[in-house]
Amino acid sequence: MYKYFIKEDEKAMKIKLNDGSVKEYKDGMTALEIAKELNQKLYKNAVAAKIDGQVTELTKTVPDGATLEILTFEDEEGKKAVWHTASHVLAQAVKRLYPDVKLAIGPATDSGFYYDFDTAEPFTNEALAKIEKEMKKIIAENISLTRYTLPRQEAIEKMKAADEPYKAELIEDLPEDAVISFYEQGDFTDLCAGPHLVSTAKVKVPKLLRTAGAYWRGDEKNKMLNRIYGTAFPTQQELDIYLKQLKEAEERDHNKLGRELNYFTTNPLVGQGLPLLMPKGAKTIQILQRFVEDEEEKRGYLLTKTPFMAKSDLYKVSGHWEHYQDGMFVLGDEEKDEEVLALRPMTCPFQYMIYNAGHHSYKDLPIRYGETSTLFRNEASGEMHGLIRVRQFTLSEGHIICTPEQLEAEFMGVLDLIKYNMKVLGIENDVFYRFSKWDPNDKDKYIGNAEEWERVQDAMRVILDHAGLDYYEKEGEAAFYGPKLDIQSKNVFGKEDTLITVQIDFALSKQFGMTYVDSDGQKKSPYIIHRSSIGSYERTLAMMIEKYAGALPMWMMSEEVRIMSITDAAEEYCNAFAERLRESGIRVTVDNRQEKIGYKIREARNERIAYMLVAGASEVEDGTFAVRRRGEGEIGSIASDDLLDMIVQQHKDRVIF
RNA sequence: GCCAACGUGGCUCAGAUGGUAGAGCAGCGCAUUCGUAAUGCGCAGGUCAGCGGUUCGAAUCCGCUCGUUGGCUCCA
Repeated sequence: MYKYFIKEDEKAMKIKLNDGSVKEYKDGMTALEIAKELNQKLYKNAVAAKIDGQVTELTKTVPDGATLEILTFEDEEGKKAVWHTASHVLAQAVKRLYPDVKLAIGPATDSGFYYDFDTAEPFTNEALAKIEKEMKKIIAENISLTRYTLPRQEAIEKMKAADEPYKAELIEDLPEDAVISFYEQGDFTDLCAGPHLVSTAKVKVPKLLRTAGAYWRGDEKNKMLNRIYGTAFPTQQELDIYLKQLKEAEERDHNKLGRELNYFTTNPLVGQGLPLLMPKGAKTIQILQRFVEDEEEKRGYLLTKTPFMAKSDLYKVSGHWEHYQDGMFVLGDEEKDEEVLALRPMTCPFQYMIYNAGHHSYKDLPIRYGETSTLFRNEASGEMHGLIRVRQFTLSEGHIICTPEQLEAEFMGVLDLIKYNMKVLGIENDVFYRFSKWDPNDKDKYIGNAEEWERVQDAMRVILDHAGLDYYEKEGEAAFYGPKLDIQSKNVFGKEDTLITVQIDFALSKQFGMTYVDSDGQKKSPYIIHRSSIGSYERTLAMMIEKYAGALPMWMMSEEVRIMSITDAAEEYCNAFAERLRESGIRVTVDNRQEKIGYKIREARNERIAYMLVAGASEVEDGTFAVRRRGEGEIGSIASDDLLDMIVQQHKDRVIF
């Protein structure tokens, strides 16, 4: 049906579209022209094209036989094209207002874009508003973007002539044979690989969000540049929805909610990154800890309890002294001839010393040591964040010492435990898996040689594949002593953190000379799996608060049930039922204060209590309670015997509602 | 550590251009025994994060320190 477009004497080409259909077009048409033929709405919303799987601009000519996909803002890659162009509009606006500013880089991100500038003065909020206004002007000007390429040397000359040293440096670092492309939009040109929109008008509604400092090329030795973050949407309405979502997400911020709900507090006299867990927070953590310790015991873990500190000599053997000293709190000054101790940042060396306290046969293996271990890490002052990034935290840390033959089965056992724990917490679908490898270009950061690293990483990859995990690999994220499987989660701001980690340690065991006697009578080095089975308890609590917006699963709350009397006459009745609940292991309090029932309920609701039981004269008479359940409101009158069963059952089943 | 913003009673916030602090909630007291998101009245509570400076005078201006928050990973 599209053949009408092709005249008799014109050459035709066949294009496969993303809906799978194959259609014929005039040879030499661009993606944009095809979109116009295809569908008016698509044409209007088109932002970029994907030709044979390669994202590119709409003005690109589609070759015969190609697969073509027209991208809109709905597509992830379409969004990126919009945001990337928005970053150019931002740079153009800044250049117009502040001609002396030097440009660094400006990519799209997962939720918008940023651009790094070298400026004499940081941008103020007023400047930001002014820049945003200029951006809107540029968008209204409907400037078209054109791509052109230059030979390497010419490109460098051009950037030097334009007094853009950062751009020149970028080109110099590109490979010799790289195509150097530029995008021009009116009075502004930027070095860029693209792809971009056809016109600034398609950026539609931009919004600048905040400024931040960022080192040139992410290296703290380099100059700090001024970064502007922003985003853009096709309509004001969509932008408003996004901003509202951002605000709502921040309402769940554990750092706000956790303080409001009295889970934790901080105090300047105590120090940064040292949160104080209040009774509610401490209780929840105790519940989680008991759950994990019991579960590990069932799975054959042996409990250890090791010191919080050790002589520097221990860390010299383990390699921490060389590779991790910046992260440790060191006590005592060697210069003054004092004994030098350091607080432990990890438990490994301690549990290894327990293993080394005796001789081991292959028949003893695997040995699984577990410890609820408090660790100390001297994080940089700007890194601390609520309960997520702290200087002292407690972890269920364990080490499994096994033979090479047992490694895979033990690793699977660890994964099984972790998955079980995550399921109980209700977070199994909120995490993703990262295979963290060493960085072969930065060997000094690690113990061991390249061959060992590659061998262990290959072994780990095989296990991960056997486990059927959907993971991604990342270089430079390994521990200094071995590769890791990191289980990652994101907080309300979208920031990623490691919740749980499983590592294969091949280096430390060797440092400590750990051995076992095999069936052939030979001493051999065991394999060690280093793992946590739940995140640090502080971090896990933070995640629970954010995931459930403070309404934690009932079984992990310090107060599951609150009973409220309407008049003094119901006091005894309420107390008696509370006692019955307590005998069944339910954490319950009674509110017999002389307040109106509406007031008591409001307070209990604000505290996210799971069950609110109300009793007045009629309930006392009937032997019932008027029951209110979190998130559901009043669910009716229930006889106290039935109510007891119901609550106990939910507590035991760890029902999440 | 670096960049930026912020720091007023337990909490949430008001206090233009400098003249020596104000509200609501929470707390305490009294009264109220009350039916599902705030009963009324009263009282008390702050060296305005800390230190130093400018000034006749600083919560307000400047500097330093401490703390809180966001960013410093997304590669032209």
